Amino acid sequence: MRIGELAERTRVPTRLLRYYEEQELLSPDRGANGYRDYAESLVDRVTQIRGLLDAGLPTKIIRQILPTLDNPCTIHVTDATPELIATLEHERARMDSRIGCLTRNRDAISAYLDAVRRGPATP
Amino acid sequence: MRIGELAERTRVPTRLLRYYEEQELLSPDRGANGYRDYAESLVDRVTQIRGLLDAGLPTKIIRQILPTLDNPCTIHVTDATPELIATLEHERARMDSRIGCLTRNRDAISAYLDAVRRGPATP
DNA sequence: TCAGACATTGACACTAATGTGAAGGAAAGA
DNA sequence: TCTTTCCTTCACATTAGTGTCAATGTCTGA
Repeated sequence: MRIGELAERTRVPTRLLRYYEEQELLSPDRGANGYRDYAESLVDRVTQIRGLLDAGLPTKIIRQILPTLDNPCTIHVTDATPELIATLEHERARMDSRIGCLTRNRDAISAYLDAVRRGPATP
Repeated sequence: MRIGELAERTRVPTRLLRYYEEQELLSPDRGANGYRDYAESLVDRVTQIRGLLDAGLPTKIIRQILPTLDNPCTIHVTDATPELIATLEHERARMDSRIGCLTRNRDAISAYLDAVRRGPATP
């Protein structure tokens, strides 16, 4: 599909899709006319990128971990350098702490909302 | 304590502590000489701010939710406007989706690392 | 077939947010 | 006094994301 359709389906502006390509998060094919040609699977890919960016991961890290998220069991196992493995372990640890922090604070917000809803009069 | 000690204990540069004050995430007292005077509790507060920023929350949101994270059951229940409650519910939902996204991708990285460690020769 | 509407391209510049560096001066402490 | 710490302020770096422009490609309906 072309960029307009992908933008519509992912609700990500075309401008941003080109930006992600510039950041090497996407590598669509090109038609004879030079237009980008996105595979069907890139709809999910874009959603995944958005989620990771929203979660606070920088593009540089996303670029590194994206290939591992496709097919963990098959293709990409072979080209795993020790550096990549170290990076992934490091990032996994960071994601763990992120998850922990977010969970703690979300729970605190939930507790606050519960307390408010129960009413200030209840001790 | 003064800014230098807080910086040392939290490992957050003094420059950044002043920046957080500018962003209204911290409000230290001031001594007669104009020096910032940080309460003991702000050590944890700074750690919490760092965690939330690392998790991708912007300062504007952190500023809003910080007061609710202190003592959900006591003090701040009274001054909860409907707008604040709506904001908190919205942010909690966003944090939920962040947690979900991070968890999914972390698990995918884990699966990849497991597969690599088991060795490419195992089908 | 051709004209007009619309999509796509690359390119440059720009904003907003987070984070830093450094200059110049005042206060603290040895 | 002399060094360290702290003050304010200005400027800059980086990252994610936008605006916009002119040129070109595509599509549709007369």
